[in-house]
Amino acid sequence: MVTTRTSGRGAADGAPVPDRLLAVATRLFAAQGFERTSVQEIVDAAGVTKGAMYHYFSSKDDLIREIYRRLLGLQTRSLERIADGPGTAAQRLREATADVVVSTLAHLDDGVVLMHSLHLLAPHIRAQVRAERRRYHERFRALVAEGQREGSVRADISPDLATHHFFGAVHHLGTWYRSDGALRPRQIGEGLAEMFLNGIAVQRP
Amino acid sequence: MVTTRTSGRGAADGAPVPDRLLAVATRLFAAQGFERTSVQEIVDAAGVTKGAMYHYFSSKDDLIREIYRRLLGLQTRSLERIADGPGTAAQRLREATADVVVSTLAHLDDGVVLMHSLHLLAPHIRAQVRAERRRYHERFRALVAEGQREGSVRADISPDLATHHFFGAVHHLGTWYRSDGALRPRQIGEGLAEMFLNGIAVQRP
Amino acid sequence: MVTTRTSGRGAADGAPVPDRLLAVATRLFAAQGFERTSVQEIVDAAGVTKGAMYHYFSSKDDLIREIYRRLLGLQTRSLERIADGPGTAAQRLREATADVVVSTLAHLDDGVVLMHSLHLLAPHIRAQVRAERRRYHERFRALVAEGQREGSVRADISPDLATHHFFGAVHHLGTWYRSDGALRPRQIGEGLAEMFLNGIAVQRP
Amino acid sequence: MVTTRTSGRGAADGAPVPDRLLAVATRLFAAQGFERTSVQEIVDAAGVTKGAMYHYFSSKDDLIREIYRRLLGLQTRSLERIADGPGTAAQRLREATADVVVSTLAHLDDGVVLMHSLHLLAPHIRAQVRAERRRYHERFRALVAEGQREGSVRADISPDLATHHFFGAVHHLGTWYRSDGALRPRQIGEGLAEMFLNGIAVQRP
DNA sequence: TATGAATGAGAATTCATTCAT
DNA sequence: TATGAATGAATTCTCATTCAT
Repeated sequence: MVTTRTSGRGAADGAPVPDRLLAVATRLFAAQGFERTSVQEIVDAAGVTKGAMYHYFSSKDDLIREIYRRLLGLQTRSLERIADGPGTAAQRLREATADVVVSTLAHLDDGVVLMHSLHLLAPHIRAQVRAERRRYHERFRALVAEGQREGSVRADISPDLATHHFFGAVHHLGTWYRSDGALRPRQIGEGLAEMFLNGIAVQRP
Repeated sequence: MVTTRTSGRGAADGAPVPDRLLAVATRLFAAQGFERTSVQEIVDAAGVTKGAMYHYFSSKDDLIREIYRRLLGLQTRSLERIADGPGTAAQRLREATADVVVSTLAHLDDGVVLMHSLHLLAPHIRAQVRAERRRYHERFRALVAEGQREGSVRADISPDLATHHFFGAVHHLGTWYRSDGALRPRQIGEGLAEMFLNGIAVQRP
Repeated sequence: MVTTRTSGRGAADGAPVPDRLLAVATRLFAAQGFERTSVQEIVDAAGVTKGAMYHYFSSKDDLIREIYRRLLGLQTRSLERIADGPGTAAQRLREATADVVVSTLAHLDDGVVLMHSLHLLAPHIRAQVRAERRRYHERFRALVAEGQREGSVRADISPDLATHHFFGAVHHLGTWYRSDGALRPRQIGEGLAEMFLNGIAVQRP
Repeated sequence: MVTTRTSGRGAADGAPVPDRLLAVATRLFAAQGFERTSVQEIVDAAGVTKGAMYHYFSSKDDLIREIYRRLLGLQTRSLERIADGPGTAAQRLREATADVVVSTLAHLDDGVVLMHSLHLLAPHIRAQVRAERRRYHERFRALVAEGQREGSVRADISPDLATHHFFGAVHHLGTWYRSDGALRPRQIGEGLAEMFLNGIAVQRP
């Protein structure tokens, strides 16, 4: 249902219509919420008509589904690249945590939309998105467990709880991060990684 | 605008109408979201008419505002009781983190509602709620800073970042906690407190 | 249904409750219109409760009916006093026109309310008010006709049309008169009387 | 917001939807008042759905605004055509007064709507309409003043007051005129013009 | 006399979606 | 591919009035 050929009638900018719609929708959903944003607003901001939107997306829900799909795909690939890479579990864990934070900050709007709108979707879509997110969390949890086996992570903590602990901080970023604030994404990533890893690390005697 | 006298006309149960409305609204908002829940649904579930609701609350937003007010008041008082109590900063920090988790789990619906609906409110209400939440976070941050001064908390971490780190985990609870899951609130509270405090603690040699 | 005993609980000022309600209602109806003014607003402004209002007046319509009744009674008595008094028809006509203008300006709010709200009333009430107004116009028309018989008013004009002509100007006063404007009520009364009488007078050779 | 293409789907009659809505709304507003007429009634009578109405008009107020706009435009053009035409001031004044009366009677419903509903509009719209009406009155006032300069109108009357005097009679027409009454519009126009002009004219010796 | 909680019917408006062109 | 008029159902909120106390 989604094509990518560049629109014939060049509107706002040169990007293909579906991409423009997604970008605009992401921005508006993040700013005002999914339900507060009308299809009319989206198409106006994207410089197209409703008919055009319904040509590319089957519904308003479909828009958000696509936003989720892209975000989760991106994050999953990034995590897997690191988690399946070289190094000790502790090293990969540190690299992954910092990377997740930085990449989340780079796509903050998408994350905010997901946080605020997931519960509004039709149940079966919601289930789909949750399943994908679970796979993602699971890969992280496995890394923690690997750390326990290699002796760098405390054996007495629950890998599940540790994963929730970390992703809580990640999902919370959208609530307080300001791009004009004192801390740079890199610093935040390293700061959170340090605290998190310290929190689950075996104490060096 | 809210009185507490028990309704004269026999309604669903004995609680005063405003309380009944708030309880029902909290449950529905948490389950389906604020925007997906109609005023009609709320009053039907509470066994009153729309007119009655608008007699006590000036709008649908007013309902959610009141839910927030009660929740934040509760949490603030609880945190202050502990933070201003006896013991070293490290002891109070541990007690407070575990308590926040347990009390959040005890009012999970309210927290979920706040998380999902805050961004829908009128800007000035949102600002108000955020200000109150900021005071709350600030009290926690001060406790972390106090720990740094007494030497129990690492000097190289940012108390702000640490606070966000912890409250991220707290706000995330509603996403994964199931009352029929493996972990009891107490255990979760202690597990998170352990990880968090370990993460920011000065390493004992 | 309307009593006049002074209210026991002295609210806003000392006037009896029904009078206070009528005064407040007149002011509000004139300012915002009948339908835009809620019963709640009226009772709030009068410093009483809804129950009290419904004790004295059977409905919101009843309030306006009473405003009309008082205004029309006042004007009718005033007109009759002059019309039935001494002097030539021409003298009485001049006196009456000036007096109607002055008295209309003195009760401008009531007149505005009548103008804007008459068409909203239940048909039988409307018919009642119109009948009373017709009697009032009729008395004026008779005076014009008397002028024709005594030779001071042109025979070729329609007394009906002349009456409408004059009362048009009177009803229009509320649209443009400002108490802080350049002209005093007395001057307006005399100006309008002069123009009107000149317009219908037999030309003196 | 208003297009004129004839509706595709077969509706009541052939006129474009916006025109049909305005015609129907004018009739209903005049008969029952603006506030007593629901949007549902209007769209039912026009044979369209509410959605269609809101496609063309942004609100119920917008309907009335458009009715005003059309009426005032019509009357202004008509008055200017005469006032700026040939002839002495006295001649143009007579022609204008008669014409205003006849044209007002030809659009009686619109005038009644304006009289009864202007005070209900949002302040800034009201101000806009009043400004336009003021320009209209001003053109008439200028004509009276011109008559004073040419010596045909008495110097001791206020052109302002004379204008209010005349437009009072005009606005009052809707209150008493019946199309099945004894007087034809032409006769009423001439009768009122005669009285008005006589009232302000310099007496011929 | 007076209170004010509660009713219940109805108001305007919004909006995702469809479909003839 | 794209348009935009039209649908129709749902939504929040208002308000005159009643009635147990």
